Amino acid sequence: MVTGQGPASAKARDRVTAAVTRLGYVPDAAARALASRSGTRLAIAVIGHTAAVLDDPYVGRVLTTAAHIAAEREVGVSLHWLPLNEPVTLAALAGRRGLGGLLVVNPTRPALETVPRDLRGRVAAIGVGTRHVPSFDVDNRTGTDGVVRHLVSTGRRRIAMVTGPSWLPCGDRAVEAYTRVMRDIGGETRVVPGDFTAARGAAAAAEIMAHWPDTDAVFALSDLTALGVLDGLHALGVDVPGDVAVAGFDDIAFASLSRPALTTSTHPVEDIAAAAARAVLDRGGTDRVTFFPSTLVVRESA
Amino acid sequence: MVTGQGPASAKARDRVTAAVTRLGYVPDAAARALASRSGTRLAIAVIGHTAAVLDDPYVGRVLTTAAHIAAEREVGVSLHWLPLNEPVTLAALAGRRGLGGLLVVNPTRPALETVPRDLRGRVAAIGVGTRHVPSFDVDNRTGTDGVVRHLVSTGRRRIAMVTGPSWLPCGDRAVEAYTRVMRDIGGETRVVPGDFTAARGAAAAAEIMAHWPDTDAVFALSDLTALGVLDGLHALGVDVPGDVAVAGFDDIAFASLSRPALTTSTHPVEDIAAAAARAVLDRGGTDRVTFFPSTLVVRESA
DNA sequence: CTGTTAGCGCATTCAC
DNA sequence: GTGAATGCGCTAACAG
Repeated sequence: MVTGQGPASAKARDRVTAAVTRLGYVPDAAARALASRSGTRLAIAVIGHTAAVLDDPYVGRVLTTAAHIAAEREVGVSLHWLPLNEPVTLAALAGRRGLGGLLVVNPTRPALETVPRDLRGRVAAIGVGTRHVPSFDVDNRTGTDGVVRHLVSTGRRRIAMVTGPSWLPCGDRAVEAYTRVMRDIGGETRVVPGDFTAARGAAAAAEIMAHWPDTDAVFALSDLTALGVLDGLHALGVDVPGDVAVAGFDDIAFASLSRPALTTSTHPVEDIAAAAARAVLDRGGTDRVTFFPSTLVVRESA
Repeated sequence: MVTGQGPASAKARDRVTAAVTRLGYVPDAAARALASRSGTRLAIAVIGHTAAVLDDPYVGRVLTTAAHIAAEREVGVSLHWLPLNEPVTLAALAGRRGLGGLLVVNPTRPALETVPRDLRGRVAAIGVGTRHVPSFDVDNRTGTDGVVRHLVSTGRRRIAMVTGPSWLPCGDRAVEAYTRVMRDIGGETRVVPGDFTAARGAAAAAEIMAHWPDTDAVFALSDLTALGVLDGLHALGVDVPGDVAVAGFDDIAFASLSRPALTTSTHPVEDIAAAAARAVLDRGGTDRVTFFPSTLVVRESA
């Protein structure tokens, strides 16, 4: 048993180990996959309306991390788009032999229900999970709480929020956190739907200022959207942060390069993806749900 | 021959094809890889000083595209960092079984020389190539020419250039193009080394204005660096594009979100990566070198 | 040109 | 506890 798994005496194991290192033996992933029917690929499935979700930099970061971790174990990674309203596709994907594990990005619960039984223990969700699929996600509840309380602490009271896509359940916790803070300070909730794009952010900014002209802060659940808000506000002649403060979420590389530099909250995408990839690759029993902390980064915009 | 490659009569082939679709037969990638010793992974090796090169968004885009293309062929992708000064690592990488193909990103010629003979025909370079490794790259010669001539056409004459890392040979063509235009207009060449990062761009801006205070335009061979230049110039109190015009290269998503919005030249990374991935995955005879066009995008900064 | 056979390098399953 | 068969699903090298 080269795997170190099987039954063997300590002596025998040592001898094998010695031989392995001496001869520079490297197991053949293909042969192992064939014999054990364990698969040779880690599939990464991203749920979204269109295949364009694959081009999101966020997906790139997840993929980069997963591909790096997978490389150490001699397995490859493949990328798939899962149309939002056709969860069947996931079953089809899982049906292929050669699938060693599955990472679902931006999952919905119905979609997760369609993962076949025989894949259990080899699936992880980056986002919400289910009883059978462990979840790895950023703690956007406390992250959002931190951002909104920062806005409050700097004197803002009429705070609007631009959310993520409505079908994405992992954004709910953030909306709840925002709502709670607003209730605590006795303020009105001003929620506008977003979709994580910059274009939507610019449009949302216009909508917000039209509906609630006295708004003094905007929090977007995505830096990209927040940058769009910055743009939209600029077009409206609104000064940031003088008239309106703007905060985002993710702390992407460009958050520090915008003008004004964006106040935001971190999103440890690499840590999350690494943990999820390791969970399915190493089959270690994992917690049902693992949250990764998000911390406030104060810059100029709020 | 399920592959459709082998010798067979037309009738027989049709019968097989019919049976294949009727039974929903799907070939097992692992078994095929084992029997044909063809490998099951497409490795993507990125050359750079530190492992941090893997975090570059550019790598993410290459990886995303490759993983998507690979997925259609039931192969996975793995990501590897190749230390700049240890080309031996490439040979070690290639030694692993299970390697179906190799994509080298940001290659140097010496590194490419170390790819083993038996990998020939299954390697492609995103950047410069060699006699045995086909090259897929953006045509940054004409791209640069376009940008610099645009600067000239808008009245700029004292134009500085921030290059890429000096060890990266694919940047040479851009420097040549810049040099040629400057010679044509009888201007002085003002070349400052860069490394594709924003931080370096800010520093380069300061250096340029210190050495050549009358500079009226800066061209950076990377949008990220150009954004850094924008930042550095802003810190110096220099107005863009009033005092100094700034142009980048790549047309990344954030180029349109900076203030002022960045004038740049496109870099079809996805097209390039797709072509390279297909070349190694499909083993089709490829041209020695394929250039992908870059086109000028005029925004506000120049 | 066709049908047949022998491995590819492992994990698994039995006898011992 | 150990060692020797068997076969995973396919390709390649044969013989017909």
